[in-house]
Amino acid sequence: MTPPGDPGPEQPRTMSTYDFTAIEARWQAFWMEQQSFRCLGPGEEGFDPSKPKYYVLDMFPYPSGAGLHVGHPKGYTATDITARYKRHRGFNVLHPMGWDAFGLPAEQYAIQTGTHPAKTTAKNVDQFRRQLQALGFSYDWAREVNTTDPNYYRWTQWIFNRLFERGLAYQAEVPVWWCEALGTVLANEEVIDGMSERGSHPCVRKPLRQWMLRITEYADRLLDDLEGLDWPESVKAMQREWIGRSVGAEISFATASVSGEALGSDFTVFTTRPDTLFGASFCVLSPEHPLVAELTTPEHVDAVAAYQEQAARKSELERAELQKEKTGVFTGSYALNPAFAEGDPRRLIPVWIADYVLMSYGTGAIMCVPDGDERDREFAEAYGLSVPQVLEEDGTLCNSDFLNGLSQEQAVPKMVSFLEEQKLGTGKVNYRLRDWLFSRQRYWGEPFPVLHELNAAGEDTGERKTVADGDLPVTLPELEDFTPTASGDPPLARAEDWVKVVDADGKVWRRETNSMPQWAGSCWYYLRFMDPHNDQAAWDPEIEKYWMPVDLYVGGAEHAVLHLLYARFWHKVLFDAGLVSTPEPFQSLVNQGMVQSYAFKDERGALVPIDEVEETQEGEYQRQATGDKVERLVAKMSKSLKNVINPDDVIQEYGADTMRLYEAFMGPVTASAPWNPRDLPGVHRFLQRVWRLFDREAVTEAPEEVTRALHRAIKKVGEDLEQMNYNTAIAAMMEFVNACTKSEVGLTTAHAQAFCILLEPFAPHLAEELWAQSQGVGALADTPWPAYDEAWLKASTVEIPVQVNGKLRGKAQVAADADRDTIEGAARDAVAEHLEGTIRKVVVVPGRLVNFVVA
RNA sequence: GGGGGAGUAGCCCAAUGGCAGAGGCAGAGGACUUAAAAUCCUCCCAGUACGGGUUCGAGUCCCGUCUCCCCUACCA
Repeated sequence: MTPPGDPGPEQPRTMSTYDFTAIEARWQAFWMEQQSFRCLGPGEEGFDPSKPKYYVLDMFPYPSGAGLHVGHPKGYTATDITARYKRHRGFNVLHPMGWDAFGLPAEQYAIQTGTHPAKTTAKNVDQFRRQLQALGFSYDWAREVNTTDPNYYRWTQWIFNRLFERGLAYQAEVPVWWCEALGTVLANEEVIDGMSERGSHPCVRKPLRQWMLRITEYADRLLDDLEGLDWPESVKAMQREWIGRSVGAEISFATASVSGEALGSDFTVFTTRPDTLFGASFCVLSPEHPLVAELTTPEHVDAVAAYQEQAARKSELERAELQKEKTGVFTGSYALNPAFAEGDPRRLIPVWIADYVLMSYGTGAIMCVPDGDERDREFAEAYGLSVPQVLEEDGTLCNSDFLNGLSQEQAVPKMVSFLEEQKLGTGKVNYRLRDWLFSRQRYWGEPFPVLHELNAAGEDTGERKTVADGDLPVTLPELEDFTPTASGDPPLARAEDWVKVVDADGKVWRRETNSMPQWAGSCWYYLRFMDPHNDQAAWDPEIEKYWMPVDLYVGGAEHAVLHLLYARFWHKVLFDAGLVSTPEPFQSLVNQGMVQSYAFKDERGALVPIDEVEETQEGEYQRQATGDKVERLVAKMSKSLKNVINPDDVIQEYGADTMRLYEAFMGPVTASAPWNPRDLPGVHRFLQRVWRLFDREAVTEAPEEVTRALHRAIKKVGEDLEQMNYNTAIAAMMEFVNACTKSEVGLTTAHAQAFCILLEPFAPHLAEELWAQSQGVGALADTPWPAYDEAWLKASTVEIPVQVNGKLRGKAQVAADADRDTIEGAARDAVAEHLEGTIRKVVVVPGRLVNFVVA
């Protein structure tokens, strides 16, 4: 073994080993010492404003107690390669990392063990940082941010004040998901099938006074501005669906008894097909609709009450999922279809209640057109309601008076103007997007900078104000007990001294005891990275102007809607307030694929830990200890499947450079693929070959083939990196090394140095080591990307396939720069025996092929 | 049901409409070695899920079908 760190320059030249452990430790220490990846921004000494900027960002992690697994570094490796590449291309590169560290796990751990969440968080952050640094990522660690740091959440609160003063934050009594086990409300999107997303605890709907953010005010802009973003189509589609803009009309229906006597209460429905109003043969109200009681006639009271009770027990999701057949009950009352004149028997239509109509969407009431809507048809058929025809086969309207013969596009505006003239309704745009439930009953989150006024009796007057910007942050009080209080108040209510505030005038205020959801900190962290130590402002406007927008944002598809929609919303608010210079934060977005893992099941179906399994022959696996056959599956990496791969183990066995190279070589960055331990030696061998190549005696003149191979590699790696095609870039480097291996001589110094630059983004530690060995001058990370010479890309002669009628019939050798006629002539000679018929056409693609089309 | 994506060699993956193969894994043989490992060399392997169409030429473009993955789902 070569002693680590000492290649022994005085010793005779012998085969040395690739001691990745020593190499990686040496260069990581070097980078730290030299601050190699310190990124300077506007206003900092040494900043070069003439260079173009590149902001490449990872979705920052929640530092969990389990540490990093090999899935995290897939995206981080991609951004690091690109960051390093852009530095070689002369960009000022902003490439930061931080921690999204508020959240439930640390708080639950605190409840169970009494360990303060701050302590748990600090420990986990240290673990994550150590693991990331062990991979040699070129983050500027001087810019590290932590959402739980008061110097950070001071500004999260400051942004809340901006939202508040713009009328975008308000309190409302809303039915919310309450999770008893977690002791908190959850947002709709944090509840799946009536269970909490975290921990799968049962949740119930419950009306509570909560903070809301008026994201719906931005619905149209959030939708329209997706257009200009370089994002995956799938993510854009998900956001569009989440916003769920639907254009239609609200139509007001008067109510009447069976005999047609007016009942005096109107209700309004929302419909996307106002043009089919002539086909509306009944109406359905949601069981929770406020008018139900009034409209229910005495003989239907029992049935309606029973139905309402049954519906109340089911969540919206249960209603949707467990309900295959439509159910509902008649109220006994009728509505008047405004399309028909008084006296027309079609005017009187029954009003039902049914749980397929949701109170939380539209108006909680619908007009039913069984001829046009599948659900309405199903309901009508189930209960024997009439199905008047209003649509022809081709979708044009019929039996619809002034709309007959019109298409939907033509008829909708006509009907809307009819309704508006008659004051029966109005055009209306509805959204599926609801306002954002922004408060949580938790300790480990940002406190709201809000004070509630109390009167002399200590009662809430309903007045409230935000804490002045200059008095921020409102820091979290120390607590011993992190559980909610007996009265159901959030844990912060336990800090009585903290809750009670007496102002200069002696007026008493009560602090808001809710805290913000975990999304808050991640809504703007990309802004703080630009100016992380500013204690006068959240960021300096000049600095913001230079760096924004984020040029490349890489993260998991699981954040397609929530994080990315919330952050876009805040960003637009900040834009409107003149605080940021771009309407969108993230210009280009990439979802890295999932790193899955093999999992193994024995014959009884029990999971077998991945490290207890061995392969017996191709495709056959057995449990090492017992020899029992096991079956291999591909699945998400998870503790429960016992198939988690720990990056620390991989680094120990193969080194960080191999790990990085493998992550990048697995396939396209967007593709999911299982972690295949069998493939690691392959990329490791490549690095070994590079090491041995540099171990050869240097030469002063390179063989022509090696020079050609190098120039091809420079071109290909550069082009592939522009496209984030990391896997094929690595293949190009492998080609070069294979060509060198064949040549059996060493590299020239110039070739060695150029190759080090190509290798650096992928395997930076080895590249630095070889750069030093090759007498590289200056910092490798900042050395310009080598240029390739076109002249070296072309071979002097090329072999061109010659086809006849599309079939390969021969090959022609021609000079690489031969003109069309020369190529055609050579091709003719090559396939002369196949050219007996009339030649109808000759296709010559220089450098590619020749095709003769014969009769 | 709706939306997004993918099907190429035993496996992972490449291929501006132009010879299906860049690279890696696995497999076979050989060289080196006292031997093994490592290393090096050589070799093996398909017509691109299926059916049509456009084209001189289709893995690639168009239409239809099948399979798989992800997201979403009574939103009126």
